[in-house]
Amino acid sequence: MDKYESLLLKNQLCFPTYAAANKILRKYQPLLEKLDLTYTQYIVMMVMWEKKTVNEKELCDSLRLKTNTIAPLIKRLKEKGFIDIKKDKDDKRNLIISITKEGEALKDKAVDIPSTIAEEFSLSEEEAQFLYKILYKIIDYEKEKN
Amino acid sequence: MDKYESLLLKNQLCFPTYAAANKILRKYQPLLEKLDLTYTQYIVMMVMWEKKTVNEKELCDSLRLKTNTIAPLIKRLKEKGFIDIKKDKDDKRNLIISITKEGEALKDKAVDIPSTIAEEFSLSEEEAQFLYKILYKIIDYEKEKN
DNA sequence: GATAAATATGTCGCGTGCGATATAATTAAG
DNA sequence: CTTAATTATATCGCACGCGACATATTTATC
Repeated sequence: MDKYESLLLKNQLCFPTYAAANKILRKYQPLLEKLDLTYTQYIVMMVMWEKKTVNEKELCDSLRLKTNTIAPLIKRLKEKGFIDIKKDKDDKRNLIISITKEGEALKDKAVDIPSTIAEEFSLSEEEAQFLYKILYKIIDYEKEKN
Repeated sequence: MDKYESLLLKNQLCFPTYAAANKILRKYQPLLEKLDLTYTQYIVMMVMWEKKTVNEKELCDSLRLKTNTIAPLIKRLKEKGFIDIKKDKDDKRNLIISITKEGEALKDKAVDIPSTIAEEFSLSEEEAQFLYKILYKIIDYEKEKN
């Protein structure tokens, strides 16, 4: 057993996670083009469809992204008319982000996307649930430290 | 059951895959900084440590990336002195990428990274293998079409 | 052997995603 | 009540990662 064995691409978990994420993104792009959304904009809208109103911090926490990714992103979504952004009167540090009628309307156009994607990869229910569980273990591990 | 149920962030596999990949990347960054590599540059070097010499196409296939990502990337790795790039004499379309002494030397600095990362996420052997299998199913599904 | 198709690589513009850093507003500490 | 610490957001520069498109070289077809 070579001491460099662990450095082989095929022996690392980081790479398939990275490559699978890229592949999934590529599958979404042609579907999302019809909604005039990028993938990241889409997951922001998913939060908005669920919560209706959030502040930027909640959005960052939900999506595990930083303000330097979210800030320009919501600006673009505002320009597209899918969300409104305003300052909180009570705590002027807070940014209140709320969904617009146009944003709500998008939801109907998006409703078939999850099943279309799921079909693409044909994972069994068991595989999907196991994958889900492990990935969230990675995502939320040591959340307090990161 | 709401017809929009599937649009919830927590019911989608795409999101945890995406978020886990981001999280893993963030874990690598401080370790790779010491080698003067980004994560993508690191996986290129992993291929180079294994193969010594490749052309750009093999690199793209190995990493599931496109030439518009790889081309500028290998330019930077060449500037850093870790790889050499030259045209193939026999087929002038081909780009021959080979590892340098400096690139080989990096391998010793990198050898502890995989175990450091693995410890971070503390997955069991069984979880790791299952995750591996499913992710590669996603990555290589319909490879001929994409 | 001219022309078309295929192959390998390169460039452009855009939208992330990050660390580092800055700013403004609020809260805590003395 | 002032100063320090905390919190929420914003900006900068860099490196991806992609689709779209362009170019050069080789191979296939007639």
